[in-house]
Amino acid sequence: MKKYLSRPEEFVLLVLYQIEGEAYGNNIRKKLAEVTGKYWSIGSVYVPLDRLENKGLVKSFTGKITPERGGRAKRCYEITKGGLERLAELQKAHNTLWSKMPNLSFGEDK
Amino acid sequence: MKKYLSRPEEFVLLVLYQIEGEAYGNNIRKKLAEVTGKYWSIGSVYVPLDRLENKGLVKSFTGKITPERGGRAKRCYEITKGGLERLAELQKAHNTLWSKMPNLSFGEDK
DNA sequence: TCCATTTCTTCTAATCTATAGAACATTTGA
DNA sequence: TCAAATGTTCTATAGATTAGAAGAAATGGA
Repeated sequence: MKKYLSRPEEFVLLVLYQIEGEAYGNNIRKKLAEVTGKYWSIGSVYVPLDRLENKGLVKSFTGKITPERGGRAKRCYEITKGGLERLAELQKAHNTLWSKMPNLSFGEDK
Repeated sequence: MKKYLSRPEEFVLLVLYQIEGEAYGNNIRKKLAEVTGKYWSIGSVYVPLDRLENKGLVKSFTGKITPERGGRAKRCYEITKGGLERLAELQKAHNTLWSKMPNLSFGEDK
C-alpha cells in the first residue's frame, strides 16, 4: 500500500496548482524545468499525469485551439478534490519534518 | 538519471537528522510511524537505508550494547555530507514549490 | 492540393524503488 | 540449555521513474 504521492506526482500537482490559465503537457514540463532547474523528459511528465488521472487526482479536458502554427489539440489538466487531499496529507508530514530543519543550502554552487 | 531523493529516502534522512542519540532500525521506524501516523514495515526502513548507504548518503556503525533484555548489536546510522547536500537540494525545490501553497488541511478528519 | 513543419500526445521498455514480511542472528535470564 | 527478546538481512512482487521513439493533428506555403 502506497503511503504518499511520489516525487514526480507531488511536483506535477504543485506545478499544476501554480500555472495560470491552461496547464498541459509542454506547459507543465517547462514549469517543472524552470522550478527545479533540471531536465524533464516528455515521458516523465505524462507518465505521472496519467497515473494521477487514473487515481482520480487530476482530471483532463481538451483545451481550446490556439491560433498558433500547427499542433494537435491540447490536453489540459486540473487538480481534483482528491488530489488536493493527497497534497494536504503530504503538506502535513512535510511541516512536521521540515519545519525543524535549518537552511541547508550553504554554498551549493557546485 | 534520478532527479531527487525518493519519498522514503527523504523521510528516513529527515528522521535521522532529528533522532537524539543513536539512530538505528527500530528507532527510525518508530519515529517514522510517529511522525507520519502510518505503519512502516521493517523492510520499508532498511531497504532505503541500505540504498542510501550504498550511495554514500548515510554511513553506519555498530552501536554500543545496552543493558536490555536481549538483542543483537544495533546498527546505527548517521547522515553524511553527501546526504545533507541531497537534502539541501530538495529543500530548495520544496521552498520554491510549497511556499506558495496555502494550508490545505481543511477538515481532514476522515 | 499536398506535404513539410510544428505542436502535442501516446506508447514502450529498461531500470530502479516500495513495501511487506519471512528468515536469520545474537544476547540474556529462567 | 532454551525460550524470549531484540535486531538485522534477505527476498520477492508490484509499482514507479525516466527517456525517447512513434504517432496524431493542424497549418501554411509551393
